[in-house]
Amino acid sequence: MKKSVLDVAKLEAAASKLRAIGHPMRIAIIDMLNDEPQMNVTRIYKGLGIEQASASHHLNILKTKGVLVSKRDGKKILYSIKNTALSEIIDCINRCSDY
Amino acid sequence: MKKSVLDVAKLEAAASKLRAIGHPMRIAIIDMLNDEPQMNVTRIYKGLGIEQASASHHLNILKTKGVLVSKRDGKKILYSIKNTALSEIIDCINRCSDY
DNA sequence: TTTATACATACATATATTTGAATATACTAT
DNA sequence: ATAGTATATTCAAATATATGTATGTATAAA
Repeated sequence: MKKSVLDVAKLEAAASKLRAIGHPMRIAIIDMLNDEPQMNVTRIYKGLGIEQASASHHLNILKTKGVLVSKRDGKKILYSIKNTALSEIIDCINRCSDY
Repeated sequence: MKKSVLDVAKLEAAASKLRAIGHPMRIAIIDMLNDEPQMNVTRIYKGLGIEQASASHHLNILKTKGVLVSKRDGKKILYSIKNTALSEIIDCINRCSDY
């Protein structure tokens, strides 16, 4: 079950997703969505105290890289975490970051 | 066991570590070290087909962010993964990246 | 102490990412 | 149709990251 062949495309995909998560604001977004599984953009950018455009940008990155999904609800767009494996990663990182 | 308070320092630390891993070459390095737990710089940069300075740079990032450790062995410097949790993360990412 | 080897560092350039301000689009209600 | 609200996009400036070339440092062997 071990792939020693270095598949460039896979490496890029994995790196890309890691970089997507690897930003304080984006981790904060994921964290918020861990507590409250669906949030709209306004709630998120006000909760984080950042510009709306900035939040939109980060949300787009997380969505593009497959971390979040979104669906429209009237005027609002609701974002949520695409899969739970992500939370596991965050937990794992948090456990590891005490070194 | 859930911390909903957003600790900026922790977020930065986690993000920083994720970004450290979030580079194809650096994932490749971790991958190599998964197969062979201790490698010197020459072996790594020749194995990856990159410049020595570039490998040294990536290794330094991984070391600084607490992902790898190094120890001298004569003329060589041996690098190894600092803890196994990282491999778990990589595995996890690999599992998740098929979306 | 000289020479060769292994690695690290410094620097410049190229490229990518982040941010805010302004603008555009989508939807709702009137 | 118009106005207001929610979100996305565009653009430019600031900052961060990556890469190659050159140079520096540490160790080993002669």
